[in-house]
This record gives sequence, C-alpha cells and structure tokens, in this order.
Amino acid sequence: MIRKPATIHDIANHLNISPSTVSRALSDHPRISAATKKLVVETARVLNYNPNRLASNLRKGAGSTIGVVLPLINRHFFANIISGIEKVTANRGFSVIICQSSEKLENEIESLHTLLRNRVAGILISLSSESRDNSHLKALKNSNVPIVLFDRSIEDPEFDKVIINDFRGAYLATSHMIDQGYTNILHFSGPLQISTYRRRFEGYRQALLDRGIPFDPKKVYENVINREKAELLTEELIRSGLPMDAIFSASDMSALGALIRLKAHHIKVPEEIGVAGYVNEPFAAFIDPSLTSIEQFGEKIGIRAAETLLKKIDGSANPEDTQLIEPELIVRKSTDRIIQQQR
Amino acid sequence: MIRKPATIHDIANHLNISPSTVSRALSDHPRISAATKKLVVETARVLNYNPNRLASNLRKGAGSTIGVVLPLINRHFFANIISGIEKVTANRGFSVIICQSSEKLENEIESLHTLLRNRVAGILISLSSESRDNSHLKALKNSNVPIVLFDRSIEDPEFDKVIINDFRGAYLATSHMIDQGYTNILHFSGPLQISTYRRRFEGYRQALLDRGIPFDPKKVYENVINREKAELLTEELIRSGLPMDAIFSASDMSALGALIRLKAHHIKVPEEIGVAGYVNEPFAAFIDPSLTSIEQFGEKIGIRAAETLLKKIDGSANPEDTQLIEPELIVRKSTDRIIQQQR
DNA sequence: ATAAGTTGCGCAATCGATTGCGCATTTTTT
DNA sequence: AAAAAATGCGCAATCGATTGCGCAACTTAT
Repeated sequence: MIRKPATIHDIANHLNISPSTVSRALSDHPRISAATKKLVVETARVLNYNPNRLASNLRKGAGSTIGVVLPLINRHFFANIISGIEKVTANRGFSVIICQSSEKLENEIESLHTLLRNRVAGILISLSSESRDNSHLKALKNSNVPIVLFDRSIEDPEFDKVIINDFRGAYLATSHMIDQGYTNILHFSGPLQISTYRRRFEGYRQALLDRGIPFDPKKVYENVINREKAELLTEELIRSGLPMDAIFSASDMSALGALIRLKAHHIKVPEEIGVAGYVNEPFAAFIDPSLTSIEQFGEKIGIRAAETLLKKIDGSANPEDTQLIEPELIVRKSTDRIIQQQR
Repeated sequence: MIRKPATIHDIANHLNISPSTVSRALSDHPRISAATKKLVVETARVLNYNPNRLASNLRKGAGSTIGVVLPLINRHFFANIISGIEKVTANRGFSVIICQSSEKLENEIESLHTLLRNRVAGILISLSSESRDNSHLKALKNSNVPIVLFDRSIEDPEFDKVIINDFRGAYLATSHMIDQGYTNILHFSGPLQISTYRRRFEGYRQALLDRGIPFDPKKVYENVINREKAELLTEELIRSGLPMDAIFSASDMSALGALIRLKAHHIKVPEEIGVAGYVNEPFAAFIDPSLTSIEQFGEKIGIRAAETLLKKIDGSANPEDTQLIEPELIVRKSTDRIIQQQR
C-alpha cells in the first residue's frame, strides 16, 4: 500500500484545528496551550508524522544540512574526518551531504554547485591537489554560505580553517631521530609547492638546525610520495653508497618503500638505519619493523571543523581564523634503537 | 555583501517574461521557442542562477538525494563502498546523505527518520551488528521509499540486496590452503549468528568436505574477531601443542594476531604453518609475511547497490532480489609454501 | 466596572519551482 | 477560405511548513 507521509494538515484535520497551530505546537510556541500541544504531539505520533525538511528549509531559507567536499573518501585519514563530522552534526540535528572531488578541480567546483543547489547551511571543504586557483572559493564568499576549510587549505586569512601543525609533526619526528643518535637524516618529501609537504620540510629543517646539525638541501628528495618511487630511490641510494643513517619520509607509503628495499639489502632497521613515516596509516603498526609515524587525529579534525562551522552557522561565535591541530609522534621500532624493542 | 541566490523570478523580471516560461525553458520544454530558451539560459548564467533543490524537490514530491546508512565510515571496506556509491550518484545528479549508525540499532533507526525527513529518493543501508529485529525496515516498506540493502542484510526476500558471496570466499581460501598441502586447518571465526561469519564458516567446511578432509567442529573457534583475542588464542594453541598446520581466519585482524604470536615463537609462516585472513585490509600486503586474504571489492558493491537503487527509483527495472558479488582470493606469502616467495 | 494586558488560535502570505489549463497567434490541413 | 492543429506563453494552484498580524475570550489592573 502506497501512502504519502503525513503532513501538519493531516494532524490539523484530525483535531479540527489549523495547521498553524499544529506547527506552533510542534515547535513549542509559548502561545499554544499545554493541552493542545499534548494532543498535537500525540496524534503526530499516531499518524507517524515526520516533518518535511524540504518544506521547512525552503520556508526558513536553508537550514539543516551541511555539505562536505573532500578529495577522496576511501582514505583512512579522510574517512576518519567524515566520521568526526558526522558525530558532531548528527547530535545537532544536521544531515551531511558528502561529495568527492577525486582530486579534480572540476569535480570540486561541481560539488560546490550541488551543495549550493541543496541550500546547505554551511560547507566543509578540503581542497583537491589540483586546486591552485581559488576563485571558486572566493565566489562562495559572497553567496553568504558559511565555510570552513580543513586539512588542505589556502593561505587566505579570509577563510576559517582547521589544519594540522605539519611543521610540528615533522619537527617532532626529526628531533626524535636525532635523540636516537641519527645524524645523517634524509628527507623524502612530496611536491614542495603543496603547503602540507612544504611545512613538513620546514619542520625537518628547523629541527636539524636547532640541534646544531647542518641542513643540506641535497638530502631532501622531492616528489617521493608513493611506495614505488620510494623503492626506486632507496635502491639507488643504497647502490650509490651515499652516507646516511636515517630517512624521514613525509608519508607512510614511501617510508614503507624504503623499508622494503633496506630489508632486501639486509640493512638493519633501526640499528643501522632509522626510518620514520607520516600520517600513521593503520598498517604502520603491523609491518615489521613497525613504523614510527605521526598521528594526525583525523576524527578530531572533523569534530573541530564541524563545531567551528556550526558556530558560524548559528552566529554564536566568530571563531579564530586558523585552528591548529597538534599531531603526535608515535614511536615504534623503526627508529627505536636506544631502548631497543624493550617493552 | 550579502546576496540571496537568484531565482527564476529574477530571471523572469530581467526578461519581462513569466516564471513559468523560465522554468520550462530551463527544463527544455518543447512548447518554448528556441529563442526564449537561449535568452533564459544566458541570463541564468549571468545572474549566477542555481536552481533551488529544496523548492524543486518539494514540488515534485522528493527527488534528488539518496540516503546511505552504514555501521562505520572509517573502515576501509565501508569507505570504499561510499566511494563507489558517490561515483554513481554524482553522475546522475543525485546527492548523497551519509549517516553512521556506529553499530547501534538506535542510531540506525534515527538515521532512517532523518533520511525520511529529508524526503530522500531512496535508501541504501547496511545493518548495524545490533540489528536483529527488522521492524524498522519493514516499516520503511509502506513508506514507499525504494531501499536496497548492501553487505549486512537480512534474509527477507522482500528486500533487494547486494551482498558478498562469503561462502565462496571462504571456500576459495580453504581450497587454496589445501592445495598448498595444509591438512589440519583451524578456523578463527566471528559470532556465528551473524550471517557473514556463518557463511564463511560454511564455505570453510564445505571446502574441507569436498577435498575429503574430515570436518572437525573443535577446530572452529568462535568470536575471535580482533587481534587481541587472536593473540591470546594462538598463544594458548601453541602452548597446548594442539596439532595444526594452518589457520584460516574470518578477519585480517585476527589473522594478524595469529601471525604475531607464531612469529614470537619462531614458527615459520608459511613453511610450518599457513595463515590466511579475510577482507584484504590495506595492511595485508605490507606485513611480513604478507597475508593471503579475500578481496571483497567494496567499491564495486557500492556501485552495484547504487545502480540498483537508481533503477528502482526511476522504475526502469525491477532488479533481482539478491545480487551476489564474487570475492577474489589474493594469494600472498603467508600461505605460499609451494612456489615459495619466488617472483 | 472599565481599561489594559494576556492567552489561544486562525488567516493568509511566503519560500522557489513546477505544471494543468487556457488563451491568443501562427501554421497546416481540407 | 474555413476548420483544425500546432506554437508560445501566462495564470494560478500546488508542494508542506512557517510566521506576522489580527481577533476573540479571558484575566488582571485601576
């Protein structure tokens, strides 16, 4: 049996009162008597009434959904962020619409249009790697939709953002390696024009300098972002006999690549060479040797970003421009050569 | 400057025509002249017009978003599914609202209400582990919203579903182990009242029987679903000296637990004992020895489920009740003792 | 006892897009 | 040339909930 969902009119008819009264009763308006409210709430339950958000939001001029745009859903880090966002918004009666840009600027722009069409109350976005141009974000500004960037953001102070202290993460990792007695530390980085990798690089450099270890740009390898590239590079480094006693990689995948080649050459990690990664992928704990890495607290980022957006939406506060989430160093076996595998 | 989004009225005013004409022009109605259409489309672009989905869907009685409910977003498998869903729906002009039940029936029910409030065009749902009772699903049936279950479903033929052939996956894994010469294969399972684990168990048993290996219920260990439990159990098995030469685990995490304890006792994998997991978590490829597992093609499941739902929505086809996705055996080192680590 | 305030509720407009119906004007048919 | 059909567009109702305004009835203040 096909049945249309009940409306406030149905409730009104059942009780011989007006729809306005029903609406007000349901939203606990002070000018409606307690008796009427009780009646309305009861018949609402009986008729299985579920308010039509479309109508409500249309009338109120937007309202109860927030939009999320991110590069890839099936990355552990981003999935955690979504999870965090969802937890916050669900509690506050918001639904979330998720859009995936697949790292393409075109999709990102299209996603924003979709969200605007749905008249979302606010937007959370993490930029695709293609997004050098930010005109689409600027355009959002005068469409009056609150927006908060997370993780991958732009340098514009006009926008609120929740980002990770990448400098600090890299600084922690590098300092730790120095503490472990490594002195000749290479850095496998990503594309340095991307702010995330740039800041990790800067953290690495600063840690060296602060400990009195000379920084040598030749020890920084750009664009080593996946396992294959890391394997090739590591192989080459080993063969060339370049002096080194540690590798700090800006991603766990490339750290893994390094580990694999070191292992193949029977070079002991962490005894001879230390390796640290970044992002703390789930596998980092499970490989052998387990990989020292930087935890980024994806869920926390999602929670903070969502909370910030909700504050902007209800205007209850004007949040700071930029919120930094502090990462944490997770020391595992791949760098732990002092208290070697004690525990 | 705060500006309201343009409406068809704005376009109509600009051109001194009626909103109806604008609406029809935009939807390419045959009774509107080509000239008018062109004018309308142009000024729509100039005014930065973005149709209000709320209004449109309200008028049309639902329409352009579909809802997804699943137990956990930050699981590799489910994240892949979402990714697949998103790919399909985005192409067809649908947005997706994501709800996370966190394995709680209460949240699952609440999520369904949220989706109904948003008048979604259809619902994709994977049940929480708590969901024994299905009355909330039955209730959906007469609310006239198309619904497709995926992965975690119920046995009711009333519902369309896209699920994995768990029997087959387990059968493949077990057969492979037998082919590798293992004859005394234990099975680490999950709670057997959950259909997924039950079917994996049955696949395991059938593979044994088909190869003439007696099935012994004592070799099946229930509820070994995480690493800790697997570690404890494996430790106990080793100490007790129970004869065995392989472990087929219904999850990668427990397979990992087994590997860890075997390694600790210097028992060689795969030479002395073979180990296979299930789900093919990302880490399976990276641990040492790499773990044989079953790939479930999460993205494909998402794609198929979404396609099925869209078909139901536009009524273009009445899909089959149940679609089985075939899993694939991924052989890695942990069971590969014949062609040992060649390649 | 009259003025003033309070309480309880209904009328009708509104949000923006869609669509059945109808009215002209033009084109085609016989 | 008259009838029939096609073309192009506007009017106004509609989807369901919200809300400013107003009108009674009743309570409190003077």
